[in-house]
Amino acid sequence: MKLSTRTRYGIRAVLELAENHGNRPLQLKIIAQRQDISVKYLEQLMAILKSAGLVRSIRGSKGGYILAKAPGQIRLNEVFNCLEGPLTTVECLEDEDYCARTADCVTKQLWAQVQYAIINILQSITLQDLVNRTKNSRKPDYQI
Amino acid sequence: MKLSTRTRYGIRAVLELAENHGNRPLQLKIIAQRQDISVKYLEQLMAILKSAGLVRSIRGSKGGYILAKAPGQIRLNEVFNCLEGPLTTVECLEDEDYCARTADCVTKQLWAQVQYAIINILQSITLQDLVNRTKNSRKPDYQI
DNA sequence: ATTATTCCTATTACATTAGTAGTATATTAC
DNA sequence: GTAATATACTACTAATGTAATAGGAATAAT
Repeated sequence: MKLSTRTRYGIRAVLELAENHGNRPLQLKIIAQRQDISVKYLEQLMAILKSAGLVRSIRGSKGGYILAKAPGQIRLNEVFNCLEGPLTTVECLEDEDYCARTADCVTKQLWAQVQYAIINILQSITLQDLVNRTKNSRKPDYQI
Repeated sequence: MKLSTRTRYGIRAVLELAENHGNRPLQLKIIAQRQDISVKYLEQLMAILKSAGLVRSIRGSKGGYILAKAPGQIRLNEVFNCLEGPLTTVECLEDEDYCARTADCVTKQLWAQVQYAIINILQSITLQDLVNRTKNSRKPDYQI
């Protein structure tokens, strides 16, 4: 139950874009430097985010990436879903016919509960929220 | 972010033991039949659970497995931890030196929040709770 | 002894992840 | 219109982890 680097890197990259919001496009080269990720790998992650409609690319010289929406309009579960894949802790939550026990399966209900809790957190946080947290990181505005 | 079969099978197996609590040891053969898991694979899972002190084994004829504690005394996070590995969504939550950003890393705080939510749910549920849920599965005693 | 069961170790097939590499294409600057 | 700068696309590879399968050893009951 570890996060893939895809997701971790991806969120960090998108966070860079959020901090850059309103300015000129940000190049992968810059993100790669700041976040210590290879440009080539970042390209692939951005391709995923782009096809999901979360970021926009500007090609050519002075090009780069920008967010497709304002940071306050992008919820973390959107980013998470397209990088980590749809958060399906167990198959049977998606596919009713996956197993015969499905009707009264108590473990299924359990995993649904866990999954819901995760989605709930990610849905409640926007990129803007994360940017704000960064700004006053000495004095966090939330409570774990 | 999928659960391993290790964890899914393991929880189902342990749940069988919970339902059998108070009776004679339950054989893997039986669990395997009921849960449609190979005996050989179950053996490995039980070895993990055994070394974690969650179950006890009785060897030889009429042997089998029993829970090491009453079902009400075993919380799901105990089972989960030893099967899925310690729930570490990201390395830096365990290892402070893992990355230089650790001090004011906002994504780290995010993953900590997610991790805590999961652990919190698993900690609040015992095997006995699951057994009870099974009994009145037509009319669940909880709300997702 | 025979049978039933767990115990231990090795092996295998497969999928995924994380990353590298090379070339093509678009845009800007001069 | 050429050079420089970026993204776009596709293929490949190495390492890792997962989900088993297999064979035989040890132990206990009858």
